[in-house]
Amino acid sequence: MPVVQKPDISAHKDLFLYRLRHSASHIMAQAVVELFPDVKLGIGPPIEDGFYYDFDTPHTFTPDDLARIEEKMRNIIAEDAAFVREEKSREEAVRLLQDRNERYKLEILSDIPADEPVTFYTSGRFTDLCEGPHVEHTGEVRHFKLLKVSGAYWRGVETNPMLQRIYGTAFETEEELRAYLRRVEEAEKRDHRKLGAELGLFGFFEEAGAGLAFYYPKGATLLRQLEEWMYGEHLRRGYEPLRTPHMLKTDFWKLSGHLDHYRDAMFFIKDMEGGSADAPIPGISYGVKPMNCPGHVLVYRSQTRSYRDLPIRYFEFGTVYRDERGGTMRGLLRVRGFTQDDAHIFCTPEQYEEEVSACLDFCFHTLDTFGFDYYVGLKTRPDDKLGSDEIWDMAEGGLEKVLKDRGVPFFYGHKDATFYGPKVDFIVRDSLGRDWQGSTVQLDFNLPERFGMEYVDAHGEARRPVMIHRAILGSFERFIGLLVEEFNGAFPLWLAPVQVRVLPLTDELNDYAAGVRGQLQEAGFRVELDDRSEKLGKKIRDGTVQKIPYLVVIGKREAESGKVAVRSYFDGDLGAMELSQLSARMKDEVERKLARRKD
RNA sequence: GCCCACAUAGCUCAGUUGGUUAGAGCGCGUCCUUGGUAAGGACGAGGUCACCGGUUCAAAUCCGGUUGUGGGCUCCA
Repeated sequence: MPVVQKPDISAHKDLFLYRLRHSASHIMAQAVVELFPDVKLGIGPPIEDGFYYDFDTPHTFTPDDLARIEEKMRNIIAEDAAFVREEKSREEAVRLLQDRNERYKLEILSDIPADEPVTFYTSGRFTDLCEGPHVEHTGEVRHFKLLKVSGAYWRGVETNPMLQRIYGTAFETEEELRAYLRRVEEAEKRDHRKLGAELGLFGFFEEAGAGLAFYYPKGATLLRQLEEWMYGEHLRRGYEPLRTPHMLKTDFWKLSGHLDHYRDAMFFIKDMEGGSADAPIPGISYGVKPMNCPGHVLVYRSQTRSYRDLPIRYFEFGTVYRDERGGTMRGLLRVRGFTQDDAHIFCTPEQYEEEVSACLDFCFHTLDTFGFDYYVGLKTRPDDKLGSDEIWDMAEGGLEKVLKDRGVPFFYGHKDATFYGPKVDFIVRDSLGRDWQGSTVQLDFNLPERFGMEYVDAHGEARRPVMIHRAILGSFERFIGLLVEEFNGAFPLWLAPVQVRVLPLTDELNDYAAGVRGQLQEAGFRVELDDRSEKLGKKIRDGTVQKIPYLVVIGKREAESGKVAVRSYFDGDLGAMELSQLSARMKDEVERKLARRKD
């Protein structure tokens, strides 16, 4: 199972590249200070692919400024000043920073633990409060580039002032820098938003609303394949299907805790009596579901449950709507309406470890089917939470134990859980290196309490079940987005919207080719016929650009011999073969869920 | 939600300092062509320059707002 370690940049402090980028950030800050003397400095760390520095200034940085700053940086680098580390007393440090009116740096200073030294680094005319380490001289920073400027809250806190962040990157050699920039360019080509449009998979409409995806026929076909596969995977594992409504009374969302803890992300529907989205009237207004769990709880509670019934595993491809804040949406990876492959498992306290473990297996199996790399995180209680710390201790401990028992490498995401329980998340990276949560397994002792759920144990006593929330793909939308990028639009045959396209060489062969298409359809494949009066080269090109797995050429030779000339997206020209041979090859590929990548 | 940028034909983009009938390639339609593994040719139809308001004799172009998009921040499947 390709679980990979989450990269931890601060673990590489002594690596030359880390120091190089840290130093580049420093040099950039010096350049900015010299060009814009009134800036106040925030923080400027190295990051995975480069570095940034945050500045507070009334001036708004433009792309032209970036060029000027780069120029200035080159001058500083040419001076080849040494980076000099200097420890200072706190009093001295405060005085120095106060003199320069560096309010953000003062804040950082006051947060440095008393037993740690306060260090400054000076290179030439520029001195900065900094932990280091740096390279020896500014002259070592040769191959760098400033990339973009954006806003960033001071310390990442929304209520703090917004600073301007300049991003850049630096490498040891010019070749590495160029290779990196090329890599980014390549990655942009596999952006699912771009490929989604080019391959006719999905789209968004300004008139419909942000974050509301429309699947076009090819996208809907792909979606359908995923759904059918996942449906079967659930049945096989002892899950039972459910179908629950898209909206429930606001009162019920109050009971579930969503009204108090999740309200900002919910859409409310105006009722007949004049309530509104802003002022839902308890008892008579409705909330569109942002989660499926409360609905599943109702089904659980619809009859008396015995310990003999447990575990009960309900699943639903449930479409939910969340009022994500404007500016957070990103193609299919972050939308307002999405369908989760959601399930809720109700079990006894004795059963949940095994159930969680089975869920993890389900996740591994699913992600491994596509060959994704992913890392696993344990997310713990947030500040705004439901229930007591004792309950959270139990739930967090439970998940941690399963992960450790199984030897799954994982990291901790502190305060990152949802309001009702801790969770194990599976994180997949998109083509541009951004992390997205896919699978999630959440252990919940709170909602069973809140909803007064029970089962009857062997002694006839009423007991509280444990609830596990889990999604394997996460959501179909996000998963498809990641899938597009992972495969660069060239999907495994079993998922490909069009599996094979028939290309008659001339118009005279259109009827015969239509017959071939019919036979392939009969054999259960998704087929298209390209009967335009275009030359073969053109049809091959169009089919290849559309990343169709198999192209079947029908010329006079084929029509006479009853064979087909096959061209594979991955293997090129395969020559002539019987239709039955092609059919067998494709069937095998579908059954094995073969997942190839071109590069 | 916040900072910055952007919005011209179905798609990718031109459109000089505000000044006649807003252009190109791809795609689409008609016709010609019937060509053996990555783009055959001709003609043609497509645009209230995202939307609303303002400045001006005159706005795709300047200003304000709205919606949407992109890059980040924050937040989250």
